[in-house]
Amino acid sequence: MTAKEPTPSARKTELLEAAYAYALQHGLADLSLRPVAAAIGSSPRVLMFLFGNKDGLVKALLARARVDELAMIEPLQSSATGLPDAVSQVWTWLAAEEHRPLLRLWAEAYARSLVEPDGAWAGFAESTVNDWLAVFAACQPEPERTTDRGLTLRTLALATLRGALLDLLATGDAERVAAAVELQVAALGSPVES
Amino acid sequence: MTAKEPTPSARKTELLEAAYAYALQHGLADLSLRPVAAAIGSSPRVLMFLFGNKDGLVKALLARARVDELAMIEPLQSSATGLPDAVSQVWTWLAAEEHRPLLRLWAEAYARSLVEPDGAWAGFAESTVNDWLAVFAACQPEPERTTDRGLTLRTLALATLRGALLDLLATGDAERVAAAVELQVAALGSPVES
DNA sequence: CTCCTGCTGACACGACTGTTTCAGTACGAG
DNA sequence: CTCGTACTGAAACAGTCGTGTCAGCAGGAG
Repeated sequence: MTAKEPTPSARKTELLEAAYAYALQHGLADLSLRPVAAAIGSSPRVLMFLFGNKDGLVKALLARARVDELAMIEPLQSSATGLPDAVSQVWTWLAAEEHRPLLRLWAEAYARSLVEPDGAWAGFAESTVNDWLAVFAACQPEPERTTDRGLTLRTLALATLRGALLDLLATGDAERVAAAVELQVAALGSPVES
Repeated sequence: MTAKEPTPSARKTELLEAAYAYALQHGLADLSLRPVAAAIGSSPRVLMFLFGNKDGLVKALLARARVDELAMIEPLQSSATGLPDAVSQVWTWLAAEEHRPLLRLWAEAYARSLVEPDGAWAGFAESTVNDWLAVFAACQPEPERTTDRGLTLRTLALATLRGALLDLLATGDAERVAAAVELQVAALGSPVES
């Protein structure tokens, strides 16, 4: 589909990886070329040459973050035994301390794409919702998957995980939030009638 | 407690209100003094005089947004008949089209305070979590309110609403998200055992 | 050797940033 | 009237922003 760069040029991916590590620590909001270039041992000139302009760099960083995201959720499609199990597995990943910088970056990009629908952030929030809903759909058993109730169930699963993540990132209270997620997992296992 | 400004000076509140309306439309991320001053018929000089510096203005805007937030959830403490009812009432407010600018601003401030814990955004995310949890606690019946399970239930209620809000802001699919919230309301009404 | 492609350094341009300085004006209190 | 408080305008400060320009380097292909 989008065959803009068939061979991203070793140097480009190398610098992108370094810039990605920098963005994980400093955020994307007030990212500017000179500081990031200095931090990764490059220059604004080179970043412009490789990514076209700042928007190109930001887009590449967002795409790079999405790779990490997809690398986490895609294996679920075969390993999870059902929607409750998928939610449980995702939560253990979300709650891990080492993923917090990535998740903060994710939250930042998500919110920004809501406020500023144009530019480099365009469509980030919507695409990530669709990514997760599709994966959760793949985790549901066949009769349920295609029903309206199946759609509602995975929407609820996604909402709970996202909300719990926001809570965890803000308060760091892993125990309280984990208990809420576990309760939801149990409820998804034996749901009430609609 | 914080008696910094006993009489906020009519002119100050007037300009704050105008700047707040501007921020609702343009976001807080790349807010700068000259454009906002021009939009509200003022000057950077006056904003500096009244709010000290840019951080003071942003803090004032965040506090102003929080007033709107509290004005919505506080009445629940007396009107809601229980946690499920509270969730249901909050959702109808969150889902209203006219509140979307405020909620986008809220999401932006929340994410920003996660990435940049210092500065004007400091503590926004955490305080809003605590605000809501306290209100939901006040909506719970007495035996449940003080138990660990009560805390878990309102944490789950909050997470679901926040996650559903994120979904709605990104996709605009009010039907699908509303169905998920309603399912959660029903589940909170007849919850499974822990 | 030459040429060409990928990458890089140094520097300057105009625009914009938050903030400061110096100057006021309007107005109620005494 | 005089004074002090609240507010405002014009201009400039030093700094950073993204970007463009002109040059030059390495190294493989012919």
